[in-house]
Amino acid sequence: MPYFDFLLDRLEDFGEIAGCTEEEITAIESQFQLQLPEAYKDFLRLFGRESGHLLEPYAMTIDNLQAHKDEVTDMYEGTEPYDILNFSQKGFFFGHMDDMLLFFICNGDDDPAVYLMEAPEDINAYESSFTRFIELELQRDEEFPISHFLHSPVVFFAQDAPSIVTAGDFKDLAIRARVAFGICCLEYAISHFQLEELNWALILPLLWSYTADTVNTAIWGDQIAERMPSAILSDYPFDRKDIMWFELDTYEQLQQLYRQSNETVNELIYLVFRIGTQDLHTGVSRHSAQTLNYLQKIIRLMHENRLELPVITPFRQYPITEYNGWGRPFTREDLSNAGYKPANNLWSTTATAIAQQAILTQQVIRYNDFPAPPVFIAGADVEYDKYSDLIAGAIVVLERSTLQVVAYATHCMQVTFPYIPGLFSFREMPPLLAAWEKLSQKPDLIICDGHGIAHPRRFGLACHMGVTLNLPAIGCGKTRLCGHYAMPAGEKGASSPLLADGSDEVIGAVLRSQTRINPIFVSIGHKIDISTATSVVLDMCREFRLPETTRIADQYAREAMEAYKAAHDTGQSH
DNA sequence: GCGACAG
DNA sequence: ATCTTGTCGC
Repeated sequence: MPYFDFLLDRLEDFGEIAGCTEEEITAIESQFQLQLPEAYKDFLRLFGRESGHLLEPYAMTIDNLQAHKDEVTDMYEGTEPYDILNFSQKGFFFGHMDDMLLFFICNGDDDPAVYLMEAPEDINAYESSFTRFIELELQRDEEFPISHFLHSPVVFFAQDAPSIVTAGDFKDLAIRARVAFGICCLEYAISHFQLEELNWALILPLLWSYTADTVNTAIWGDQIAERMPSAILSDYPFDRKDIMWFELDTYEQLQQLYRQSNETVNELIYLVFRIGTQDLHTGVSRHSAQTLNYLQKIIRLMHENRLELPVITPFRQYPITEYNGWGRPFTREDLSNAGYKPANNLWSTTATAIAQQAILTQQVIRYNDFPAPPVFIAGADVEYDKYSDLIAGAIVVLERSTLQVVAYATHCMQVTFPYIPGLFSFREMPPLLAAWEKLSQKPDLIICDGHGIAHPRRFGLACHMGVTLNLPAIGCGKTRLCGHYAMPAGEKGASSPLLADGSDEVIGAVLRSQTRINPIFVSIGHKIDISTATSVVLDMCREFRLPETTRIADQYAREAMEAYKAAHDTGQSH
């Protein structure tokens, strides 16, 4: 191994290592159609399969090579740098760190220079040669050794006296659990500095949404990035073009929050963000040393401020062996049931729900996205019991032209959320989703009794159903929630646009479903445009004001409620 | 501060 | 969503 002789006498420092066979190296060369430089081949012979603690931040084992190639292709294909690297200069992407990719050029040089690519237009020389790169990274690791953190015998948990925990135990936690641990530290810090009175609803629920299953981590990362203290408190004034995910008033509230907060707390927010986004691009490899690195910084920060750490036991429920390292989804409530003691009530249920809407509304698709004219059209409706907290959901699937009932399903349960205008879907979704699970024939499209984007935050029940079920969805409401309109003409089929308050944005259609009968309100739920949605709803309005889907679903929901109550009563009397 | 507010 | 009561037009 002439290129790495200087490493040979300290191989055991790196923990578990394993090299590639010559066959594997040849296979890589033919897979990527490149002649690899000798220095890199030497590296692979020593560390290609498993590189232990050497270069932990970089994910440089051969299993990651295709992922790196795919990522570069996804992001940069068609750009000039990509074409040059790919075709004429034979760029080879051998590792990544954060969002940056490392590559060299296979131009016959046996120990080529290493480059760092952050964006197509942002490529920089990193080290003069591959061996120099390894050498310098080793020095950096000695200054800031993750491996020491991992194997440290130091006991960190004053609060957790009965079960002694070492820092190394964090490596068995899933990424979701690490993010959650970081947020818990943040909550403890807020409480310690007596900052509970500030408006934490602006950031905490959004942070917590990471651990729940409905979240798209890439969108989470984008949203949190825009809410970073460093971004909000920077000298650049608010610019609508740079901010996709909130309005000016939210920006001003965030500014207030971070100004009244302190540096430690703001730094903790940043570190949680880093843990959550670290493995976004290439997945969780081994124990994800870089997220541990940030966790280590959090722990250090907590110690410097003499803050107690959360007990680690509840987090152990979510090991890194599940869900490819991300861990099984869970909520803050799950943690507190398992022993996490939240500092205080830092935000309300409604703030959490609104934060969820802010995330999910970005996933709504406002154009037609279904293969053929929909044949099986579903209706959904929910029935309430006046005398109890029972709620019954029904979904019915109709054949479009004959209106024959192809399938239906119902579910009766206790209500889980109060009626709050604007948060309606959180009340009606649970029984509807439960009914959906029981449905034998899934529809092409669903019409919901409530609004879609005709909603203050553009995320009504129909959007929530559509996005959650990944199904084209239409909102069809009986009364207005928001927006303004001119009365449509009196004849069946006439319609007028529903316009957003304070703008000309079209958020729905006011549709005369029967001649001289009060109009109904149609809006986009998901994967459909407003004109298609309007014509589908009109087609389902045969003799009555409401579409048959809604009417029949209503009937089944009422039936289900009666049946459930009857069964419950006889059960009690015996 | 007040009104409006899907089911 | 739920309830009750009354009125209008067919």
